[in-house]
Amino acid sequence: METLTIGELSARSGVAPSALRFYEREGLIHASRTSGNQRRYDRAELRRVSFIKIAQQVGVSLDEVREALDSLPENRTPTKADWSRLSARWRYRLQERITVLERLRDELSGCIGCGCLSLQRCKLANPGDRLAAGGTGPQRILNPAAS
Amino acid sequence: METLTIGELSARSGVAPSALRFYEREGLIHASRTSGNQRRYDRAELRRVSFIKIAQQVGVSLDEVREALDSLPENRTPTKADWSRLSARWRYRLQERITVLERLRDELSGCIGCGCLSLQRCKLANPGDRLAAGGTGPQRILNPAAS
DNA sequence: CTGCAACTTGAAGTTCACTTTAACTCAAGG
DNA sequence: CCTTGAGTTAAAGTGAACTTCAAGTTGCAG
Repeated sequence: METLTIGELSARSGVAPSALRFYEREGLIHASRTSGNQRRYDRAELRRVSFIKIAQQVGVSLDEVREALDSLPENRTPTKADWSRLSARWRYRLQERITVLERLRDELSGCIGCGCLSLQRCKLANPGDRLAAGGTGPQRILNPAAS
Repeated sequence: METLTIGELSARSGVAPSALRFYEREGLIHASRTSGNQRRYDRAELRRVSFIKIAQQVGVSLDEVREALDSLPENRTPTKADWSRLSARWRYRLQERITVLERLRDELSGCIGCGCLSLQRCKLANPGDRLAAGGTGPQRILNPAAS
């Protein structure tokens, strides 16, 4: 078994077939076809799917994942070093998020004592020191469970 | 100036007027009306909006925010103790998220060395110990910037 | 009293990451 | 050969959290 069907890749990766097809439409993964037009995945695709899953957990959008994956060499199967390089970038992102959330936690702890929540006085709701990079609008940081 | 117009509340809270109207439709905040049908906000609403903003940063959905706000006393203006009680719940949630992300970071650090990303072997992409509470599907954890 | 910024509404649009549906074809065991 | 589970497609739907639009009204400074 050199290649995987979509069902096999789905079972091994824990990603639904519909999501795998979606990823292919979005150019994140690739598949060859049988004579009957069914997808056959190279084993290396498993690692790509894996990378996508991790990136999701880190909080990276699929757009950014595509960008990262596009930076992989096209002429050869990516090496461990290639994957390490990309993962290192995510680790940095992840650390940034953690730092932001820790600051928020510490400030929230301070505010719990006073119960203020005053937009004028409370750093929390009015982060002049910009907790997140996103600027003005409200920021959705965590989506607890994909519906 | 006892009350605020929607523009004033927007300016003071940093939340767009359209979002404030949306929150009202969703039952998160309340406004009285002038004879000409324009909204006038009690100053206490500022604190509600503040609470919503913080909850967003913590990663709480509006549904849960509404639930929390509904637990506030209806017959009187909430006290600092009321707000403290609610905030304490968020702090706990926040700590949970941080713990999850820290574990992810540490595991990612371990994997960067080996570059494996193998679904069979790597805890990261195949969390039998369920990194997140959400079950099977991929989890979108962080949304870096509201588009 | 006029002009204009700020307000009002409901409905439709947006983004992300998928899932669902319908109608169909393929692959393989009995 | 036939059945059945697994695969195929395009298009539409989902849900969260809003925003945008169009068409109209209000409030207040001058």
